[in-house]
Amino acid sequence: MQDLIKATKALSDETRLRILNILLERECCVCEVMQALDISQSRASRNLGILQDAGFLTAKRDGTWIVYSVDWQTANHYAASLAKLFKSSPAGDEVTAHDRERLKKAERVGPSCAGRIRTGRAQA
Amino acid sequence: MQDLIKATKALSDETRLRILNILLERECCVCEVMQALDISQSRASRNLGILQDAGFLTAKRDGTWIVYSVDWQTANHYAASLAKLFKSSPAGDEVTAHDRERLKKAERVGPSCAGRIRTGRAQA
DNA sequence: AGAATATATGTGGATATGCGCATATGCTAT
DNA sequence: ATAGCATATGCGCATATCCACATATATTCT
Repeated sequence: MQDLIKATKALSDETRLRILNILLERECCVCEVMQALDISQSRASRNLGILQDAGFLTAKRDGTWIVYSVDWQTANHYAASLAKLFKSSPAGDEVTAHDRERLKKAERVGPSCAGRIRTGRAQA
Repeated sequence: MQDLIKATKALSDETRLRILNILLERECCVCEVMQALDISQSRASRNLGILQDAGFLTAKRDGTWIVYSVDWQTANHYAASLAKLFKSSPAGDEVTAHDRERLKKAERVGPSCAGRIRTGRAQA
């Protein structure tokens, strides 16, 4: 039961659903997630960590980058089922569509390549 | 997306998973849920309401009782999918098994038929 | 109408969650 | 070793969640 609680709790958040949405398109490093969703670095990192802990994602290192992708071989079979469900009936949402659009332009350039990332209190 | 958030949030709680677990066995009124899970009246009622609001349950009145059951025709198709998923791969849990045992002895007698319901600060 | 029963809900308190900010860690290249 | 970039994490704050308790609402029966 705890596996299911962990998986559903991880998915019951808009930020994390948006992340899963773009990772179903393709694997991403943290800075690409930041760009696609237009969110801060700590927010991206933390929510990626939560999704990983719940069994949705795996992370691999590629140089300085950490690349996250959907883990279809996860130990938490509930997570795989939920990811599958979401993939098969995606949110026809405006937000997620916008995220996917920005994802196309996202590059593996890192968070300090600022100007394009809007932080909490606007950009300096 | 909001439907999915609502559905997963509703399921990401042990009490509500336990409720769904017994309602997958058979429909129940509030007092039967109290008995099966050994929880307080307000706790049972509130969590039933949350599950209903998320689209998992329907309620029908039967005299003084309100009878809840799993809504397979729900407008929130995510809820139906999740309920189906849970039904097809139930938690082999000790807690849920115990709940199902108590459910067999649960009767439509109401919360005031006390002594068997352990309230928060023990029974008077 | 009034009493009794079943369920819903307002309220307050303890705990959990999500975020930004600042900083720490880890890798790479010089 | 040092610098620079990418990511992770400690911390504090605002808000959300969950519960018990008390009370309100709705139905039935007399």
